[in-house]
Amino acid sequence: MEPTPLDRIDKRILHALQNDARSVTTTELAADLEVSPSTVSNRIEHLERDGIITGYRATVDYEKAGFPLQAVIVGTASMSDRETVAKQACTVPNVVNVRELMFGEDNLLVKVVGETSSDLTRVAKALTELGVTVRKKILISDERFEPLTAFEPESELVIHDP
Amino acid sequence: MEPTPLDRIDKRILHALQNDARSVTTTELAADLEVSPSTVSNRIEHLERDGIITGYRATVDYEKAGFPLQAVIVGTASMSDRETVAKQACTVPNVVNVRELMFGEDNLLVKVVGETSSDLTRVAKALTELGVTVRKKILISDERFEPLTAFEPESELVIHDP
DNA sequence: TTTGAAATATGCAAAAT
DNA sequence: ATTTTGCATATTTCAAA
Repeated sequence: MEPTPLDRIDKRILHALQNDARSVTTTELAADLEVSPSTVSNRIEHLERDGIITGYRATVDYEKAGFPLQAVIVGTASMSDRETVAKQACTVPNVVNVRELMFGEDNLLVKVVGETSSDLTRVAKALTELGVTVRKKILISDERFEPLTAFEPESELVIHDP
Repeated sequence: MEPTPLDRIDKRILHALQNDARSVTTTELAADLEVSPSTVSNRIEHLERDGIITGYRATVDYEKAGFPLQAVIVGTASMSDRETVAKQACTVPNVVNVRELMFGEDNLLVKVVGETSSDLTRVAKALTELGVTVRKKILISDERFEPLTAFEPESELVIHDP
């Protein structure tokens, strides 16, 4: 469902909100884009209604927040209840998010944070009880760089390049 | 660096802002927590200054935004310039974020979105030119469930459980 | 950490393009 | 249909305590 393809204003709004969804005010955005504040809020409402913007989240440095261990658990659930399992996995304490893999041997990617390694093994055990075959545990860095080039106004040409 | 361990108020603020960083107002939060609005903004400022909150981002449904393909590219850069390469990788169009893996054969995880598969191969080529050995390309679902149990007030006991 | 006042931002309705 | 304008309301900010 793509009711309306995104125009330049939409893309610039998306780009701005991906970089700063809280401190940036509608008024500032409006000034940048040289439109009225209500135009900006109308556009944002549309993007939300169309499901293009799904939410606004604070990004947390888990290490500094007291969870020095971050890991991705790679696992497999039977195709039939993969989605159910994914949802249940989300409710396991210390699980941060879950993704489904579309191809390959494994089909679940579970991000976990913990204070100690026992947190990670406890999550792994809980996943096993949900019917997930745990394949690998991979420690990852908490740091991540989010360039968010997709909606950069300048990158438009490159993105649509064949 | 953990100047002050997080107390109950901090955790509840983090939990709230992870679920909704834009529509929720300081005033509402204050009412929920039964403290004054300025206490809430003071706490938030602290969390930001201490680097626990690193930013606020709009979450985008890339599929609906015109990028039906989402993938993770798993690759390896030499340990010496892995961090430099990670930063450069972020500037490649269509790259959404980059993570470093701490152990294992591979050490980079690059998330990419694209309109067509040629976008993905272009990114893979660009990464190769940066010195990354591309190991796998894994298509992933756009959907993800973010339960964010880590800061749920109720989960406190479980989290600290050995 | 709270209180209260000033400045600013948002939301809504009506009007205009 | 979308954008703008203007006003009433709500919120954040900053001072001082």
